[in-house]
Amino acid sequence: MDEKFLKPYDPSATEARIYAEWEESGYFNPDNLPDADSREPFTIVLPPPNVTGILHLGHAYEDSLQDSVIRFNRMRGKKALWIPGTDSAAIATQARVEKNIQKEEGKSRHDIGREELVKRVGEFARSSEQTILSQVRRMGASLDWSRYAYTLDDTRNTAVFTAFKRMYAAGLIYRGNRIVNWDPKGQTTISDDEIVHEERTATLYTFKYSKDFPIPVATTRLETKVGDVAVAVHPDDPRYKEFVGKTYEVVFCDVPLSIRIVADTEVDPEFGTGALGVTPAHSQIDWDIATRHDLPKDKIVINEYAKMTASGRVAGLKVIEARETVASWLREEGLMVSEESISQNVSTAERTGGIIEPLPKLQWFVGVDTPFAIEHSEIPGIKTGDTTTLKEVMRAAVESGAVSMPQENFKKIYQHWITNLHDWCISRQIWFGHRIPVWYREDEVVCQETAPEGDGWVQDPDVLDTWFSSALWTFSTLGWPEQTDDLRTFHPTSFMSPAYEILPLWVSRMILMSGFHLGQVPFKTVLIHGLVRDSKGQKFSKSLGNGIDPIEMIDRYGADALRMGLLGGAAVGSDVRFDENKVKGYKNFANKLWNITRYVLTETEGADEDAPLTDADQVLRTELDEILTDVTADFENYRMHLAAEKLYHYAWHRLADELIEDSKNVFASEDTAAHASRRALLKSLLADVLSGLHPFMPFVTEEIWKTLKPSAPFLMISPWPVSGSVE
RNA sequence: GGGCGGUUAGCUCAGUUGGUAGAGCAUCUCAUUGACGUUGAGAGGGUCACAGGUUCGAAUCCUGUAUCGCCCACCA
Repeated sequence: MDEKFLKPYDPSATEARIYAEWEESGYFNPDNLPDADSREPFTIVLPPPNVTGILHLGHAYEDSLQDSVIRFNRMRGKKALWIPGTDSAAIATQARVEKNIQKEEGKSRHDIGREELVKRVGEFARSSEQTILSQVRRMGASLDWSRYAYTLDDTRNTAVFTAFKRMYAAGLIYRGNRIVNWDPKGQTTISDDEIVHEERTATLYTFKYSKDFPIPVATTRLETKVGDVAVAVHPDDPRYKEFVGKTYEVVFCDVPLSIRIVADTEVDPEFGTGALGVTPAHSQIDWDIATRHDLPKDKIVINEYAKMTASGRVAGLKVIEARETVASWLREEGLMVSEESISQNVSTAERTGGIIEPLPKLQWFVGVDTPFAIEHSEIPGIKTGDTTTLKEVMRAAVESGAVSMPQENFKKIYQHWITNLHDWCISRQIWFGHRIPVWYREDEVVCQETAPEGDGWVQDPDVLDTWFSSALWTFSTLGWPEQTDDLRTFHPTSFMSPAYEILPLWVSRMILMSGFHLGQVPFKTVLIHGLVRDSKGQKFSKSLGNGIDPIEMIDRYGADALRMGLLGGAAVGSDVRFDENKVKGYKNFANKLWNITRYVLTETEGADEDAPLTDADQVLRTELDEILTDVTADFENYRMHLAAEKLYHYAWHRLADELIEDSKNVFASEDTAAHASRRALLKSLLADVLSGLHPFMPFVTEEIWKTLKPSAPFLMISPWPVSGSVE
């Protein structure tokens, strides 16, 4: 027997070596699998971690989950492909490099210039990518590294440009002046999804524009009132009916205003005074009202730095200061009716914490309700050539079951989200990322990758929202827009397992892009997983300082133990509470397998594996077959936690505690036929337990396999012990 | 404001189509140089949040309540 079995199992001496052997074997690449051509494809794309990031427990969980699924399918005889990649995470990465430059050189991005900054951010990104990639390897992830993709590499750049151009040509990408969420701190537009609402107390001021103005108005944003053009009331509100249609000239805080009274059903008569001061340029709802009533919308009183541009006493003040200035003026003039403290949700930028200032800006949008004729569609409910909208495509993909969501509740969340979806603002005012491929010269606008012929062309300065490129990920990683073999073979992908917080941000947009560009769904099954939380149920976060480094856990307990600790115990979809003790327990389990092996090897040296089983042993053999059939069904129905627990329980409490104990009696008896049968039985039970556990604990099972079955191929590509359908 | 969940043993959570409540950890008792002390055998511990309903039978299905949480949102 191999001497290593005389000592306890040592993951740190094993894992790196085994991973290197797997990589060398080439089997992570499905093209190299035995009988590759006759295998049915099974594809997962890894949700790309940030190129500058480090592995956290959320990644570790995601990697464990997907690797267990891909390994299961590989053993089931599928052409299993798991594609690795990283995301440039434009805003976060640029912000980080800018900060470094500011700190080390005292320069801002404007001092350095666009070209130089983009170069330096790009270099930083590529220089740090190996960190995250080597950490993913330590998890045991069986990713096909030969197909590694980066959102800013040449193939993906081509995909992004092509996607933009096609959607632009179809009229689905347009440029428009719209109220956007402007982050004055980050100096960029951000999408609705990047906003966090914070509850704060605010003062609701009720005031009149002037002494003879008939309607008092309530607002929390007094400073914006210098930009008002109207007061809106509900058409059925008896208090104000007589004023509708009239226009009043006032001088409000030194600023002359012309205020028209309009009737609009959006106004809630119950709130405040039932009258809304309309500031078209600085509020979405006001913008919409102004649009409906043909009011001027170009009266901008706040700039990108959240400072007042209006004339008079508020000129140049920060919005907060201006608010107080206007309030004092109202009090002095006797125009303030009341001041009331209310709690209000303030929109802040997720990344910078800046308070969002709604501003009208020329931005690029994807129109989700814009009708277009779909060139090609394999999505049920939408026929090739149909006139449809992106929203309809997104809805049909899930409603028809073409994208299946085994968890019904997430399906509801998705549909609800689609219903409330607005046009997607895709331009960002930063420099690092995919630059918008549009060029301007006076009134000419051209969409192409490089400058058109002739002088005077200027490229749009903005870059695309990082989710634009991420949304193409399932097919850009397969070489699209080229019609590659990979694209034909592996798309739609089979399985996607994102965190629930990313359902609207990413999942739905992948469905959108894949639907438009390929007429396909991006994946057949989407299994939403929960968040990994700490032992108190809190989110891991930098500010709480409760982070746990998965690499440290691997150093201490081994990757197998960490994987089991994350997957065991909690159903996919609910949050996982991380418990180091659990991981420790699974380290013990790896050692238990090690010792089972030690016993089996000692007792079965030179045994005949094909010896006939006694009736009693046949019963024990059938017992495991039934468990494995159950486990197979669990896998196929995404009940990984149950599969893992059943195998754990069988290995430890049945095979080790009972069958091995019983075997001691058998071997002590005189019955040589029983000896032979039991030897063969033990070996086959152990082999199948290892097979079953391999998707969860790839390292220790592979290591044992090598000794148990020295002439067999890698366990990683060995057949799953249950063949055929289990349904 | 709209939507979606959770509530089961001291703790963390399972419980697949309704059929006598489970695991791990923790606690307690006992055993043991035997493949493994990273061990084994055993014990205690739950009116499955609450109230109704459907059913021969409900942790599971329905209705309502409480409570905790999450997501979405242009009540100024």
